[in-house]
Amino acid sequence: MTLHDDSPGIALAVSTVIFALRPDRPEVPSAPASLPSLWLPLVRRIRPPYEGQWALPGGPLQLDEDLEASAARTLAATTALAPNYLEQLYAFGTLDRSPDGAKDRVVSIVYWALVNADQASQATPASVETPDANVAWFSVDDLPDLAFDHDVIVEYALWRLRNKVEYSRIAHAFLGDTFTLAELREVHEAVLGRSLDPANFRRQIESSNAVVPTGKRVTGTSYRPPKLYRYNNAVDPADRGPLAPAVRPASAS
Amino acid sequence: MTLHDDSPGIALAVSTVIFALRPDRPEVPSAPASLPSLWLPLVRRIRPPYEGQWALPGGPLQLDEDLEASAARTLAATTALAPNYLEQLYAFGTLDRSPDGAKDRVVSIVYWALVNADQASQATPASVETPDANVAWFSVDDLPDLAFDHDVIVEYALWRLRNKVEYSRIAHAFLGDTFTLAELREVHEAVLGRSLDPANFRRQIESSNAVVPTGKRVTGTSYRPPKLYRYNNAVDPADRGPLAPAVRPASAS
DNA sequence: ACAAAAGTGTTGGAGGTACACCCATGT
DNA sequence: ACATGGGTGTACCTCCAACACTTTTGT
Repeated sequence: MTLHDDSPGIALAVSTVIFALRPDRPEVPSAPASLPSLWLPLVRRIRPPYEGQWALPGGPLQLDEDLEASAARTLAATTALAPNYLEQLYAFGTLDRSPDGAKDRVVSIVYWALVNADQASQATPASVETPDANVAWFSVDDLPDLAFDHDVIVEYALWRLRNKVEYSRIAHAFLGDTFTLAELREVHEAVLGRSLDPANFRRQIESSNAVVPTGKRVTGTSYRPPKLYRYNNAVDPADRGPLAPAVRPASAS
Repeated sequence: MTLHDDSPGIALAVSTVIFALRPDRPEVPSAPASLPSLWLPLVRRIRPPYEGQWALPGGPLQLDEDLEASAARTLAATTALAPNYLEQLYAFGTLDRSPDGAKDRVVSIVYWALVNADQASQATPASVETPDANVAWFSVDDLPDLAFDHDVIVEYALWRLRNKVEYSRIAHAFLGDTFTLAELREVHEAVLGRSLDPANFRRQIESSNAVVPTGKRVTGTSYRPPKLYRYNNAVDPADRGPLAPAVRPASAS
């Protein structure tokens, strides 16, 4: 079915919830080093409805663009990053999503993504604007009022993230190429909001074959230097939906 | 964004994968009673593309209709039933979904549903038409070639169903109001494709509080009459997405 | 009495949590 | 040497699979 010009129709948009992990107080490097916490970028709306309020990055689906490509494009536009993990979250389409008087009804297909905050254009801490004054990062514990039903969407994305960290292998997506087990554990702790036993965490990860030792170690520590690990590409991180046909190159089990 | 008449656009459709459980050979009542198996209704396409092939029931999203309502409507249109369970599956939107030459690109938001086969208009067994000659039920083990990417979609829906039966409480959706634990176990066995220990199954279900005894028993058996159970509405069956705010009327434990 | 399925008891193994303990390095 | 986090060993506990066993009905 094709929609007619000027008559009300159904607009199809793609939005993305982008998560990164940041230290809670980047402005005080010598601070007591509290746990890192989850942050996400929002964009300020520059036209009605909800003009001036913060919303998830996104936009109309382009005619020649896959859904996932659309999500990746808006992600790059807002963060100048490529996602380390990207998955469809849900399609939102209830009739009451747009305020009365809107021309078109909007159906939003929402993705969620994980990016490495270290690579991120170093946005200043709380709610301060990046070079693009209409993009800002917020802690998920301290979000402003969001446009549309985007607060519900963020809540659901958080729920999915916390669930998936427990039974999948996506935590490394917050980190760089190599990392220590302590760093990986801190990611889990920050996402789950509780501390984990280092000993048991190590065994879980090792028995899951999710990571492989690189042979290298961190240098410059004032204590026993930890081993560096790399993500094991032979195991697929998680079910990414019906697509993504489970990459399994031959690997020793 | 509104699409212009006659120019190519993006069409938004809603389809539904409908599962029911049926005995494998309903035509032979005295047969060795093999395990019941999963069946689903398909509709024959009456226009190009894929004219004459079988496809999932569905259609364009109506302007004034919620996504879930659209899924329920096509479900009722093909099976004359109300779903016992209905959940969004995934949004499919790759560029190659429609054959070349199609006017519009189609994005399909797909739901999956469970219905009680006993109530179903008693369709004759394998691939024989129902009153509506363009609807037929097929065993998931013996599906015809499907239009579009519907084979991938069905495969993914099956995967979700099998997963969710294990960690959720949706199996009762295949049954009537009351049922015995043996019946519920047969549902699990049929979906998972393996037999389960009756003793352990009983304990699992009882400890989960998913069902409550009605106090009644089955009569007319030639052996010890089993108790009848009813589904416990105080526990929510599963996460149905960001909506469905977890109904939890006051309940013990 | 017997068959058949309902329902109960008991055991052993797998996996997860808690926590004591040793190891390696810079200061 | 000692402080610090890396890394190992081990006991316990809980949950789950297997399977022997008892109970209750109709014939």
